[in-house]
Amino acid sequence: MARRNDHSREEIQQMAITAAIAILNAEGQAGLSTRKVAHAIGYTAGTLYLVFKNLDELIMHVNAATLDELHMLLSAEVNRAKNPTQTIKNMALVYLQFARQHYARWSLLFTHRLPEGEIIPEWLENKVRNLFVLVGLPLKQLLPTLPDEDCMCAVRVLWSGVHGACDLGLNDKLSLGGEIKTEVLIESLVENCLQGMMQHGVTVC
Amino acid sequence: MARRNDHSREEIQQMAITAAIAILNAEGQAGLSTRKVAHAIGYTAGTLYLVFKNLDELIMHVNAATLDELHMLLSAEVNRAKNPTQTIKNMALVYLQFARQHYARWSLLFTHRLPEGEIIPEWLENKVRNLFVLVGLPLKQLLPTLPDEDCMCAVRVLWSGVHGACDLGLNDKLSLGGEIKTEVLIESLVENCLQGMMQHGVTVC
DNA sequence: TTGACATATTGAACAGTGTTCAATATTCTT
DNA sequence: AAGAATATTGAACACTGTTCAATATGTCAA
Repeated sequence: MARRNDHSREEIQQMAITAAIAILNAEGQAGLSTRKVAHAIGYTAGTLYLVFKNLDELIMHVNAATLDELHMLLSAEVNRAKNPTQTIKNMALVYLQFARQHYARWSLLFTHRLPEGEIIPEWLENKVRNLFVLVGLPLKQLLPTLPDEDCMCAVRVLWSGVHGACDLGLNDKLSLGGEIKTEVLIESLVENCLQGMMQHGVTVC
Repeated sequence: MARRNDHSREEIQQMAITAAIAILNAEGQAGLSTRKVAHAIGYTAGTLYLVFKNLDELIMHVNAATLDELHMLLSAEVNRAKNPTQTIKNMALVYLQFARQHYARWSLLFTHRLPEGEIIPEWLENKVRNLFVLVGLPLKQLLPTLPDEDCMCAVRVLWSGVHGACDLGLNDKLSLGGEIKTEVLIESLVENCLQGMMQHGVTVC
């Protein structure tokens, strides 16, 4: 038995999150289990339930870490920005690259669904919102006359597309014979979408 | 024990698929299990393995049925087409509506992944391809000078966006405060994307 | 220092999962 | 009617998430 007070609840929580991420990287989403996480940190499955309500909560914390990492990568792209269109393209490509390199964690962001009735906690929802804010920065430069509220909507229009392309592309659900680089598809999507928004004006939500 | 030869293998297969769909509708993706499907058709789990290689194969057949249904709905929209832009918008909205009404089955199309190394069988891949062909019809009208090959690419650009918007919208992953109708978001995406393609030309894959 | 209390941790249990396979029940053929 | 063929079962295996009584460990007061 692990000596009590060896680790605070917060420490155990953090260890579990780190272990879960390692398992996801090594074995994919199907390999993740409470017993495996617990074993990896030298505890028993039961202990996890002292620190998390259930597996869903652990997963939400893993997702929070993933969103933080994405925020870092994308904001780096915003900071070295030259022209807004290129910046948005680069952000989309960074997003795709992350999805490719950490597929299990990335897809967990979207495949994880809470049981019927439960709703996403604020601390997690905010992290999502902040990512959209980030993409909104270069978009705002591109469409300076667009009210902030409409811009946040335009961001979602744009990023839904980028996300969908990543999703279908990485899952081979595009079934485009031969070789088509998802990168090129995404650049095309961003290009066309931005062109449409600039010339035609954003049809606001 | 069910009398042997009560049902042919093909019949059992079809019964299992139908039962699986019913379970998905009633209990969602998490409620689907081999024992439940087997029980629903008056057999035992073991029997399913005489007819399907494993659960993955049953799921692929369920997905095939879903794709067929989508094909029907979307082709109805193509047939009553007036102008191409509106047709594409309508198809996107029908897609969203289907996703909303049959969420479990729709999301199963995308969340289901074969184990590492195995690849999608042709009979399923073809059904996906045919859906893209369908969307390509009105798009081709809109961009008559675009070579067929490039058009098939443009379809994927466009539909990736539509799909992403459905996915994020239905999963509340957009975290847009207040109320934003996914319908409106999709119309905006299609509108802007098509405008971009028409005015700026398609950046081909 | 010892005894009493508090609690961190475990391990077994429960109900479920996909999957396999020997045993069995049923039909078909000779 | 006997025997071959096979459809079907049900138990077994190794998992899963989750709960909870029992226990081991630490803390604090006497």
